[in-house]
Amino acid sequence: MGMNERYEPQAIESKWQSRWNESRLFEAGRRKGPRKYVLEMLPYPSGKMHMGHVRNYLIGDVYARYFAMKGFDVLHPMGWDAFGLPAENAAIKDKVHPAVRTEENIQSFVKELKSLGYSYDWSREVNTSDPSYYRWNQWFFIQMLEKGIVYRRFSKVNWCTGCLTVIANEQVVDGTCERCESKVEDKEMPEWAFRITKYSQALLDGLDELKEWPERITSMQRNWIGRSEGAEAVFKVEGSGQDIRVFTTRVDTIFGCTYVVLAPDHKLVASITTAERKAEVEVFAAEMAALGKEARTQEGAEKRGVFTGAYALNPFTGARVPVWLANFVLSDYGTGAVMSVPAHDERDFEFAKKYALPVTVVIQPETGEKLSAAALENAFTEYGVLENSGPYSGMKSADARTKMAQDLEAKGLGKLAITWRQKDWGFSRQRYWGTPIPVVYCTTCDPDRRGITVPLEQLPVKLPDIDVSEVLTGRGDPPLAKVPSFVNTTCPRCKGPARRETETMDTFVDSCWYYARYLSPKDDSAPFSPQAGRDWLPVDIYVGGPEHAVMHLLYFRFWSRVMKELGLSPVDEPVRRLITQGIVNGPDGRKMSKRWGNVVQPSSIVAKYGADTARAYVMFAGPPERDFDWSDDQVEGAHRFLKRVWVLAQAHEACASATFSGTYEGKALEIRRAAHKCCKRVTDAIERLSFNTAIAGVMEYVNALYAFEAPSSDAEKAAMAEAIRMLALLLTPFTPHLSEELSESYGGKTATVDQGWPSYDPALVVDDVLPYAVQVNGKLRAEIRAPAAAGEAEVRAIAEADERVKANLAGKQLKKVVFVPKRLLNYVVAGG
RNA sequence: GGGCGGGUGGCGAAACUGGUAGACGCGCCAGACUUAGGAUCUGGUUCCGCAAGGAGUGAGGGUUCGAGUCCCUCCUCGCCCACCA
Repeated sequence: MGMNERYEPQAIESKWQSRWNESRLFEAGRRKGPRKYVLEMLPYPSGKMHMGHVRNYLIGDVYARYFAMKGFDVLHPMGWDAFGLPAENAAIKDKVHPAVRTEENIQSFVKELKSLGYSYDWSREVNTSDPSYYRWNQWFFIQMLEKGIVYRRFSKVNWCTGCLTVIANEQVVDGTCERCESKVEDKEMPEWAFRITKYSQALLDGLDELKEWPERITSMQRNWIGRSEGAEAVFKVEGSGQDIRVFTTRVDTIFGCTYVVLAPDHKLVASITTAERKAEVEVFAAEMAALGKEARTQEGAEKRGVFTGAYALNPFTGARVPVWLANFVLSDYGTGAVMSVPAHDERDFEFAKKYALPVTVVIQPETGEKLSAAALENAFTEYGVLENSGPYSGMKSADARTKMAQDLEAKGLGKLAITWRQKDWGFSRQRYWGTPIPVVYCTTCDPDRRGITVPLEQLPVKLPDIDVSEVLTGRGDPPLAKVPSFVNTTCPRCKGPARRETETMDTFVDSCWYYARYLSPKDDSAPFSPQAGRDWLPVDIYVGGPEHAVMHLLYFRFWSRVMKELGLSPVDEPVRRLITQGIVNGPDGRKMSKRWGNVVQPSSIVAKYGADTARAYVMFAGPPERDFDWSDDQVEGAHRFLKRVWVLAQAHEACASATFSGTYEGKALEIRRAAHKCCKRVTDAIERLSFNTAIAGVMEYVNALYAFEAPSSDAEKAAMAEAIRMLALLLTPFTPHLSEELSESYGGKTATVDQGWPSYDPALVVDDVLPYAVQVNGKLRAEIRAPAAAGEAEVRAIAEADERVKANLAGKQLKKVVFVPKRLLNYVVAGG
């Protein structure tokens, strides 16, 4: 055996990678301990892996290896979020089939992942664009349709008048299409949606259980779900029998309502507008529709509105207030109508000033300050005490809110109401590269076009092969509608001619349940085995970017509940502990991007320094959750450290066969102490997610081992050999290849992950003599050393013998002494 | 505007529950070995000061024997959301 003169990472890394591969070292089920499921967000296989991926997977990999060493049966899988827009857009541009491009990218990803030595169980690889995967999306769709969780609705979409197709919000720039610069309009189109709002409360409540999720993620979800408690109130439209329902969180201000505003596309607009106002209202509504929701509700946009000519009646006072339309009121939040109280709402105030609408103060601050409508320069939006509010005058806002809502309900003119910011999830896309929605339309059996689901035994509905240049044009009908062999089918009911649904599913569907598919990736009777679900779920550690805080991470929590209802999964919450890693920026502190020319390719680092250096550097650079800027110098430093480890191990290789069974003392004992202290430090650091300090601990340890002269006695040799073996094991999660090489040359017979995580002897990690800080009035005046077992009296005696302490206490009156065992002594004195 | 994070040497960062601020690494300085070294090893390195000593964790206040850590006010950077009624 024997270690080479020089540290040559490329040679040892490929050697160990193939050994791990051949021995199937990382396949789940190999170890018999309790289970641990470590997962990283599956990547969308774009061109090349970037540093963000490297870091993401390293965090998972460190844990996977650590837990494996601790004897857990670890599941650590990897797969591909292979459907999606970029591949389809690239296809439109380059005429390469998305499947081809995606497959190339996957190959390149696999190669890079393997070169970094990640401990994946490749036997469970999942590809979401494979029919054996997406057939289960279709299966879920059908189950959920039957349970009423999937439904069809009409919804506004961005319609490009040039491409004659639906485009995404991001593609709309200033109301025009990013690609062809034609006008984009709102258009009502049918779409499929998940009734995720049925789960809003459950998803909100579930957040309280997620104690091991970062606060900022749960708080973002809380915001996104956006529960708001308030009241609904009915304003009857004068002389029309129509009701305007408004939602408000501040029903306590209702006596100050001086007008009511509807969204421009509110369904009552046409029926309540008076004849003389009709022309103007129609122009306004049409203009708003043409502008699109994005543009018209942009922050900072001027408030604009138009009077409908209609009047509505305040449910409490019967007061007659005008009904307006305004650009800033949204038809899909609350009831699409608001009561305006300019004295107590910023937007209403601004609007009222512009259109000279009256302002009535009905809340006075509790500070005693007196507001008057005439003198008001800004809306007073805080809680206070009611006035000019009939029987409620004198009540506090909080109390009035409840009481007034109850009274509305009693009168049949409203109720307590809860509104959610979260909307149902529209998931159909007019795209090719996604899961086909398993529905057919038959004019005979289904004249209303509600859709007939494809029978389960006919799944999967596969994506047809296509001529890319004809089908993927980015314009006109949805791509699948251009493929007659796909569209034309037979009705499952009447066997007559029928047409298939040509829309595909949002790719967020794919990532809703992939983690469960890893449990039984080849199962063709179910999405996954419920038994495996009971064995492995929930995922113990999930690692990914915080950019998924509210889409993916909310959708898959929703899906998890659905899977539980379907009897597939035992858990509500899919993930116990979530880790969100920070961004790796370029050396210039800017986001890595081709535009700035500051991209560092993982492959180039591996080629130059080896995977272990890349791994050590990325883990050492800072805490996982924080962003950091790439630093070539620090990479050099990490590499230097690994070379030092190599040289150290090589220098003492002769010790590998040493044995000793007596009592360690002197230098040999010091070596053992250093090893065991390091073990404790690294173990604690990994448990606290502090990988950078874990590595710092090993660095200190290596420095300490360098300081020991050549071991001469058997005891010293044996201690040194033990120390190097310890080093190899402690580094295994971070630099596994180097560790294997070290371990092997020191007599290791198995892979380091199979050697177990080292334990330390508690007796060896405590010192006999400890440093104490001696303070006078909180200022450090001396440092002394005292036996670990010493009590206050003994430490004081040592301290008071110190010249500096004596000098600082001389002539002062001692008031008190604070003694903190094992740390410090503080003399509190007066005078001088 | 709302929510959530940060702000500590020349730089990346440590300091787990209030207890010697700056571990570890980078950079820099000095020395050693060297034909040479941008290789390696050893030592030094918060700032001011020759020193004794003093100052110091974005700013200001407070609690405490003692505050980077807790409380209040403010400044600043980043991310997410945002005319949400």
